[in-house]
Amino acid sequence: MADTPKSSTTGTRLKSGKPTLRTIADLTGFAVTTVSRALGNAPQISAETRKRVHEVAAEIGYLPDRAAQRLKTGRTNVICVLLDPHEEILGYGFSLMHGLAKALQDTPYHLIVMPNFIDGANIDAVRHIVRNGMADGLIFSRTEPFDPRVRLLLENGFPFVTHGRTEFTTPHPYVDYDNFSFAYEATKRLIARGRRKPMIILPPKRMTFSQHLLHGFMTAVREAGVAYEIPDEIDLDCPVEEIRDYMSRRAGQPGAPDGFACGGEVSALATITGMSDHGLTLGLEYDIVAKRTSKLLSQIQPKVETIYEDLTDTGEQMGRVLLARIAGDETTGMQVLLKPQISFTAV
Amino acid sequence: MADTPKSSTTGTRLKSGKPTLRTIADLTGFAVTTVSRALGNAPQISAETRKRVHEVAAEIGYLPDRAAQRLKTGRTNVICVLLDPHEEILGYGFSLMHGLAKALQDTPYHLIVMPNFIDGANIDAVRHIVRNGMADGLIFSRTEPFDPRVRLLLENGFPFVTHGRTEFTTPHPYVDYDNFSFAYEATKRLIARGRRKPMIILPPKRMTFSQHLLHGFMTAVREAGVAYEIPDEIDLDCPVEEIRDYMSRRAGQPGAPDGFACGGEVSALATITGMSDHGLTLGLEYDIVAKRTSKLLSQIQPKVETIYEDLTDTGEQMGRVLLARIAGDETTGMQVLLKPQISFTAV
DNA sequence: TGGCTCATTTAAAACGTTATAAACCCTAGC
DNA sequence: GCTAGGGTTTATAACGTTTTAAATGAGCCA
Repeated sequence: MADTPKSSTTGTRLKSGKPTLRTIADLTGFAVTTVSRALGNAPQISAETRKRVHEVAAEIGYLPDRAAQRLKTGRTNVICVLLDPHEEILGYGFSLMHGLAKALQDTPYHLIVMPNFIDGANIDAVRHIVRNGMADGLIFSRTEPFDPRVRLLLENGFPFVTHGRTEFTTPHPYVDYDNFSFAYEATKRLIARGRRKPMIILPPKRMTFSQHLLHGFMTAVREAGVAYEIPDEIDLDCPVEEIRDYMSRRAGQPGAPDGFACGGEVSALATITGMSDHGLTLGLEYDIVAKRTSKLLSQIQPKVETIYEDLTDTGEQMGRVLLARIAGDETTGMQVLLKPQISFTAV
Repeated sequence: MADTPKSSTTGTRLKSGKPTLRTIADLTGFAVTTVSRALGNAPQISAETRKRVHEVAAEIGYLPDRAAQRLKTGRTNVICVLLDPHEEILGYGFSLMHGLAKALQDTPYHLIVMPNFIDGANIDAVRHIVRNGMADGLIFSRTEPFDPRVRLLLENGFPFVTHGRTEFTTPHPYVDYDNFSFAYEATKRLIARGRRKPMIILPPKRMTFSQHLLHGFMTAVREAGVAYEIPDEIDLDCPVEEIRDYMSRRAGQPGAPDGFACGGEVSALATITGMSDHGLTLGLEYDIVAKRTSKLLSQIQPKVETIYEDLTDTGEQMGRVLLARIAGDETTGMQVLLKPQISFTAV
């Protein structure tokens, strides 16, 4: 029974617009509620009803109206990524998104990107998103030890995952790269190659991972008892020209560093260029160990030793964690620390 | 009159949840309809009503519910960007998005990104978006002369802008870089520097801009009457190692090219690396003119001559055109061709 | 005063979905 | 044969907005 299309019992509506629950209801003879339940795999629906509804839905290519679902349930099915202007460099943001999109494949979630132009102003974006319920979850990076964004989100119980740690006593989900180990190993490597005055080029100090890098660097130089240097005029966020100019200036002065731990590929390039202004050659007068996140450094001469950070994987992990978090899971692997593979690929 | 908050005339609802039209209605004493009209700046509302409603709305921080608006109007306020896997390189996608976001600032539109992993499969994504009304407008690149995506969108009257041209007789909105001029000028430059066998490294042939580049290159070599070479085993989409290997192989053979017009920075790097395998030095045995879209090439030694393509500007223009298109404007600057600045910055 | 227009404001319906609660049917139990 | 109850299904009411059509009231002219 209820198998022949009842054309217009509940409402005349076969105008072949976008198919809706009502379309399926009319086609199968069931009520809209039943159809909704059948598609949502609710428990109280009989197996054959469920089957029939799914068949018809597939046949007419029904897709639920996101706006209606959202209005009714309050859930948006949107994951929002906050991007800083500095994340453009070498496709950082893109790699992360690539990984995220992978994790979100075959879920109802969409990825929406909110670029941010004013540095550090994205606390406002966070507030806006939380307050207006613009997304079900949030992703961002460049965390600081006492990050106001994290505080705000924790207070509101809003699901999020950061790339990078904070120092809040309330734990929160994050995925981070072990920058301590990176800096430690990179510096040890420089020293092992005979360098006696390493320098590290850091991100702006306010960010947590800058501290981690510094800590790793300091641990290595102290263990070895060598001299060291930390530039205070430049950081990884500086325009590349500034880094190059600084390196060039410093290389011309007495007691210049002879080994460089670079947190990014671009700063490594800038270092090479700056040093070459004084005829200094990589591998002869100085060495570099850099963090690698793209294929780029492998293409220049001379070869640079690197340690890899897989940002696509990072993004994927973040997506996984966020989905679990949104689903209400409070426990499973909410804090991920990705260990560097120490292999010094000098491709 | 109607100034004191009528607490529960129409419905008891001051539970201080998210403010809605109803909240403002209750607060001002107007009907929901009136409030909606006042905020939407409809013509038939008296000036003082409009003013009062706006005041209260601002005071309680009212923001319209996107889902409800979308459900009612059918408009999504979403612009969707399709990203190809190859667009990761050097932040192509990011720069474009950056520009787009600039253009979309202070509009109700959001930017949503749909990354695409299977090469060329994003016709399905387009179909999905059109069919399900997932966005109000679409942005994509890597167009082909008879691009099925463009055909589909034109047929459905769906607003879109491409980065790159097609060859459809029905014109459609695009923003493109004049790749003919780029290749022509780059090749002329190589010849002017005394090179007698230029090579051009092209994107995959199926894409329109590959043809433009080829055409520019061929025009220059024919005008000068010099020999030339076009590699058929590699293109700009190849992994960088392949390009390098190819260059290395070719450099070792007789009659190797002595000038390279590179459509991208990475291929320029790969060329330098490949040539150096045979002890050949840029500027001595051979020259390169490359298209520059980032700050990257300026950081390597030796310096490479480049012609700049501003992708952020491209994105901004695309956003501008798309907004006009969505607004129903059929005419204004729907086809933008950005001319290269010929200045050969060898930074 | 009655009828007309014009300027405002309003009530009611709709968009497509889900949640709540009520209805239905069949079988089992007394 | 009537009631109870489980397994299904359904009607109805929301969610917050915009749209359509109707209502209100003031001003104007006859």
